[in-house]
Amino acid sequence: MDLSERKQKILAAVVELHIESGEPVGSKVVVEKLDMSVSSATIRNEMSELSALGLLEQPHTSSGRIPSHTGYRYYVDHLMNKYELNDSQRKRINADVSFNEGDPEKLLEKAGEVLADMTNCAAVSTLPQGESVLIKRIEIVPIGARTAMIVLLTSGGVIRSRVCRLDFELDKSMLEVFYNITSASLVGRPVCEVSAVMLQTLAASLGIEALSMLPLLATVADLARDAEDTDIMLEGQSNLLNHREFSGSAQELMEFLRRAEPLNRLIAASKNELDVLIGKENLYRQLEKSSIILARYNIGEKEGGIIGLIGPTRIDYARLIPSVKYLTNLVGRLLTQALED
Amino acid sequence: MDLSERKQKILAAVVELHIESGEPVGSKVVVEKLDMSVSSATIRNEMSELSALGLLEQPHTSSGRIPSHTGYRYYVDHLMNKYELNDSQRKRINADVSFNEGDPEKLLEKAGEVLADMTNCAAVSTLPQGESVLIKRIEIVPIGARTAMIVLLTSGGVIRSRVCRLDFELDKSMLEVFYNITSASLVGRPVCEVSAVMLQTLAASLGIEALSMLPLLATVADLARDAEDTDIMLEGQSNLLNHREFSGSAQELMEFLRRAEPLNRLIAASKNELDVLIGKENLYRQLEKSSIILARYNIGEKEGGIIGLIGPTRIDYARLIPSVKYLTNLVGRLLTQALED
DNA sequence: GTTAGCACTCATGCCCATCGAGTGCCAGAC
DNA sequence: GTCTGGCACTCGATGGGCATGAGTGCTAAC
Repeated sequence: MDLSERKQKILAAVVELHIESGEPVGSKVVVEKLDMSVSSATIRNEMSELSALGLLEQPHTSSGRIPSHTGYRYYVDHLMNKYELNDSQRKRINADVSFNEGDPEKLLEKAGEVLADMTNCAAVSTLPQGESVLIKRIEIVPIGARTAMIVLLTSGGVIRSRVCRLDFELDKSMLEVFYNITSASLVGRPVCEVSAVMLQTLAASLGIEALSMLPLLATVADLARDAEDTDIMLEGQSNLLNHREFSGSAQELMEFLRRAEPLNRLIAASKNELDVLIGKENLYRQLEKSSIILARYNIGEKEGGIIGLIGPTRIDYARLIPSVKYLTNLVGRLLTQALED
Repeated sequence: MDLSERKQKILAAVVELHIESGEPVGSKVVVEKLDMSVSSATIRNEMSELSALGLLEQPHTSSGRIPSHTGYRYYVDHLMNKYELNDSQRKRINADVSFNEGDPEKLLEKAGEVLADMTNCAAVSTLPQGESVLIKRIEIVPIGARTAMIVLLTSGGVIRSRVCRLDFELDKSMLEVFYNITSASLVGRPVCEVSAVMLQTLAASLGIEALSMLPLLATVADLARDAEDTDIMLEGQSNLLNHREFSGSAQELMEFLRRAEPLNRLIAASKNELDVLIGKENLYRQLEKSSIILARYNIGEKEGGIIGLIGPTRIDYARLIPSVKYLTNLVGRLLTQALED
């Protein structure tokens, strides 16, 4: 879509004024903001044309305009001046987000919390995932005579454990067999390669001895699935209640965010370094009043997980996009340092 | 407080009618509900006296009565007929809450979820805690040349891990030293006994050799603290939005619930098998419109953690208290089975 | 102690008038 | 052809006035 320079300026002004005030924007305030040497009537005509192009909308005849999702899109793609974070903001983030806890899960949770606080939106974050995540170690810990806990540790620093009940007594030699099997065949492989089927063929190839290992190996498969599928961390949901655009539908939105799969799909669909999804661009009806900013962090050269935020369409893209970017870079740097030397 | 039988009946009727409808209760509906052979005027006089006693309140002169928190308290303590769960409800719970996942954390999360769904309130749950939780095992896993992950496993089935960075290279002998120290002095002791101070004296008693162990032991102390302090799981927060009594203050309440320490204090203060805290009985201003039901589950003979729910004061105590109790019993049974043989 | 009756209170809903922000459009100016 | 001032019109928001109805408190009589 090609717009005259003046139309672009007006569209940007409408978007920014609306983001600021939350109210529909009239021609008069636009004139004030731009102090172009034209009258409000001229602006009105231009705005009317922008409406015809689908970039602006009118809540009711004869009230000001608000940007449509295509309007926001045009703004984000072509008009927006990004505001980089200033020093004090950076300092605050750096102070709050660190790897002191030594647990990637906590780091990402904290990152989400900080982002949610900074932006007054809900934040999501996920652990590193994908092919780069290897099985680092598998442990078996006897808990009772017939109960064992299996622990799986990944190169991403993620740990998962499960209790496994057996219908026979565990003895030392079995532990050793288990240990040998797993260290020979599983440790070092990508988590996502381990599946129930793969473990069954593994057991079969080992003959009768391994038969009793089946329940244990099944548990390992469960753990691998668990460690692999993105456990999405959601922070600052309650911030969404602050936005009047959600006043009616907040409950529905929060209910939606609580369910994991739709979010998972959204995240899986986002393959770029940074994605912005605005309003109706989201495939889910429940998100049609929301915008989502998702960014990916890397660990070393490898793809890590994502950090993102969810708010109303009326969010300050120019400030929030750089914030999300800064945070993903920081998290990537911290995790790289901690996990890759 | 001594009430005539008739006053008791009237109070119970007002509480129950208000729980049902959410509206202030007038003398006429009370007459209908009780079909006593007295007129509404008589009931009015009695209700007026119940108001004077502080058991009922009037939102404004000349509207019906609603129970005060002392009114609810009297009802819960003396008047309420508990409704036990019926078979289909039990079946539903039993089907949803199981130890299949093999992870106590997931079990308790699921229990909270089920409770929140059943009751349309927010649910909290905590892992087993207290003196009964012992250190089962401590592992050290080298991740890089100067990075190790330490894993702590408790008898409650809880696992915690942290990455620990060192300013020297790890070698096999150090791992062994660490292993020997921890298995001799820490494994088998209650988690809550392990503190930073305790580990420092331990290191000191071991002489120079143990000096290099200090950062590792510090990490162990962190892990122990982590495993000990109740990580409260909160489910179904968004249910709170369904209740009109929270329509204005939902955000504040959710913000409050997000912060961990106040909840922790509430839980720590509840030492009984079952506690019901009604409205202003809660010390926190943010909870003065809420009621809390907390129940404790046991693992074997030992104290476990808690499961509870948070809703408006206007909740159906007679039904919800048994639900919470049933769920705690179930969780206790499942965890006992899984962890104690 | 109980009741019928009555005056009184308040929240609620509805109607209606008013107000004001903002638009659309037209006729005339540049 | 583009811009502008002016004007009629739309529509939501605000607020007063009024009727309604649920419910109370009180009193006098049973």
